[in-house]
Amino acid sequence: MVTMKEIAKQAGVSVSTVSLVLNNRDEGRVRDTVANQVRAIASQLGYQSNPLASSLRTGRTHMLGFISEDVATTPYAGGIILGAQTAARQLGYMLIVVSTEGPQNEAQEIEALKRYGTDGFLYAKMSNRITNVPEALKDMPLVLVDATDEAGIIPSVEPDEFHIGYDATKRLIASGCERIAYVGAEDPIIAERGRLDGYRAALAETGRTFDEHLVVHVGNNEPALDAVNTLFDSACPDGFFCFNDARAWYVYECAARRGLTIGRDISVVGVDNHRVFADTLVPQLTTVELPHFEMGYWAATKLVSMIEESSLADMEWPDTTAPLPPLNAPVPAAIHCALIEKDSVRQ
Amino acid sequence: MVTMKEIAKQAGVSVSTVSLVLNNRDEGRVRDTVANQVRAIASQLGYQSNPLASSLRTGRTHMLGFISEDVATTPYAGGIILGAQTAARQLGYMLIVVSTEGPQNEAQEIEALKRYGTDGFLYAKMSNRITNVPEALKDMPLVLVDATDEAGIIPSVEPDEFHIGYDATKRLIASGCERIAYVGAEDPIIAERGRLDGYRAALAETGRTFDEHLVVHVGNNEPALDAVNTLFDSACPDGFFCFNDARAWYVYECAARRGLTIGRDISVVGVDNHRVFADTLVPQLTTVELPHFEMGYWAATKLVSMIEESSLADMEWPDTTAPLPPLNAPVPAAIHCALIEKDSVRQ
DNA sequence: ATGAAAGCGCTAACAC
DNA sequence: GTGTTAGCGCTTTCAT
Repeated sequence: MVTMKEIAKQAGVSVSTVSLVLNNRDEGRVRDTVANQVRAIASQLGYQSNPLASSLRTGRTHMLGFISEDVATTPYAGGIILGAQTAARQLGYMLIVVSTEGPQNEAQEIEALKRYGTDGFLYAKMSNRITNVPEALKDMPLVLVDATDEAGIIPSVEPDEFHIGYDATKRLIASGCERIAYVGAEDPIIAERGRLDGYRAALAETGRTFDEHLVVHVGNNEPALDAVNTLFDSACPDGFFCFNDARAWYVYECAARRGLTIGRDISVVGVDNHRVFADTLVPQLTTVELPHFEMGYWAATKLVSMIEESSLADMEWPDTTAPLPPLNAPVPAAIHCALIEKDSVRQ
Repeated sequence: MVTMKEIAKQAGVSVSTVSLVLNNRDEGRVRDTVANQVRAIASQLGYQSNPLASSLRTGRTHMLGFISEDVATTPYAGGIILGAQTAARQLGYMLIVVSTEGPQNEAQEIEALKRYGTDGFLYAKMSNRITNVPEALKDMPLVLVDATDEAGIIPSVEPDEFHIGYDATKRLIASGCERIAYVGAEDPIIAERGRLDGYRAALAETGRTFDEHLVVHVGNNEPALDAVNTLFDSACPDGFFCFNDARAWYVYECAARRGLTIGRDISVVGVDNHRVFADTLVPQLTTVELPHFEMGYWAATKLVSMIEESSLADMEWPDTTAPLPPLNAPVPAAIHCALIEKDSVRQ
């Protein structure tokens, strides 16, 4: 492994000079000819800085911790992680993902990450739950991903549920549906509220009146199927906006029983859950994908900006209303939802 | 952050002594009374070693790299990662997971991990594919997970496909099935061969003759459904061993069309893919789960043993034939497959 | 049995 | 402008 010492020797200068040059702190401190020579030798030798060694002096490891208990269970975690990792890499950071099981294990893992000197933390809780943030994280740079803290004080990146509902409903309207149902979730989770509002807004905007008979809130269980069955019979919808693919599944099942074909007799839009449905089994099912990659990407970007205390002004922050532009990874065409960034009073 | 220096000061000894004691290298070198006092002060002060600082001297960071391109796309990745992380933590290591996209990105990520001084690598490729191991990994301690290298030289941990097929088929036999079909995969992937062999072995063992009309190899697509349809009509199976849940799905669909109920008229065992089927939608579907957690766990254990060059003799290596005992995480009851560890000539 | 000293690779004051 | 010096926290000879 090639060190600054070697470069210094070859260039006939001191290590300090090499350090200055390689950290781009040489403006007006090191002669250009010397600086260039150092750079030349460095690249020729294939010099790679040793981040661990510098961390000893600077107190910055350029490592970010990513904490979540859903990594092992949720397929989405991958998208968020990939986004966060992409941003981290671009900014010169290393992302360390840790999946936890229960509070005491979580504390232990955070402890371990702190020992390794991570500069800050991403704390993710899939599907935007209100979250008790672990004490051990509160004194560190911290950004929540797909989660909200009780007090609403910590910076977070969340999907814009309103736009998801709005967009999905508008699509159904655009495809000619007259009686659009909303098959929502049972629990009063954050997403539910926003999506319903978006659904109503889209209806209102196109001069339709909200009809509560077209709305059901179901769990992920047996009674759900009955409820959707009843919905079919009592309200005769021709379009369905479903909270997720699992809910969309019930619609599919009920339609099949009635000999209705999705995409011809009725239209269905679901928000992604287990994408396998839409991908392989029910290709007629349209999904609105949650911007997992983007959430991770922006959360990591925000975190680094906090760590480096650079002003947020020069961050290209995502437009909260417009569809996101593709970042560096390919973004599925179906993404039509935006991010909101609930900025906070810094503690 | 409390350092050895502080402990040394409080104990009235030198840092070297503290280092000796805290690394358990004090046998016959440090007086017991002193050693005990040092330990007492250390724990009282809540001393935590700084792994980065020691790495500077020892060249060991106690960090393991986990490389895979499937993290973002496959739900299984989580299980493997969790297993690897659990083992790493127990052995005093930190797991750094990196998901890659394409070979050049992969090389870049490996490069980054090396700069951070990872002691060794886990290289995962879900569903046991034959793999070209990146050059950059070949000079490092390396264990493959759910993958095999072309030359069969690198240590790997893979599911025992034979036992999966054998076990699944035996279950169908035990539940009274007479005509057991195998709905396999189309591609000649490693798993396919082993599972088919297991299927045949189970049949042979119970005095049944192998009937090739009961076997189909299908993709994950439209024609698959037709093939399974034909299988139903031509061979009249009463039991199905399916390569994965997606294949099991076709069976479910065909059964539904014929008014057959799974669990009563026919029996189905699938190997897990998208577990959602068995969990929520088709509860009658029995799944054999792949030992993702265990694979990650043992792979990390093996890797550490290589890094520390401890003899493999004193490792509790898993029995390759018996069902795995539960490790530290809860293991689903459905696990009935074993791990094989293809040990290799060290380069 | 213990401590002094050197050094891992790098950064940061401070001389000159 | 550049080199010298000191030191981050820890390990490791090598004296004593």
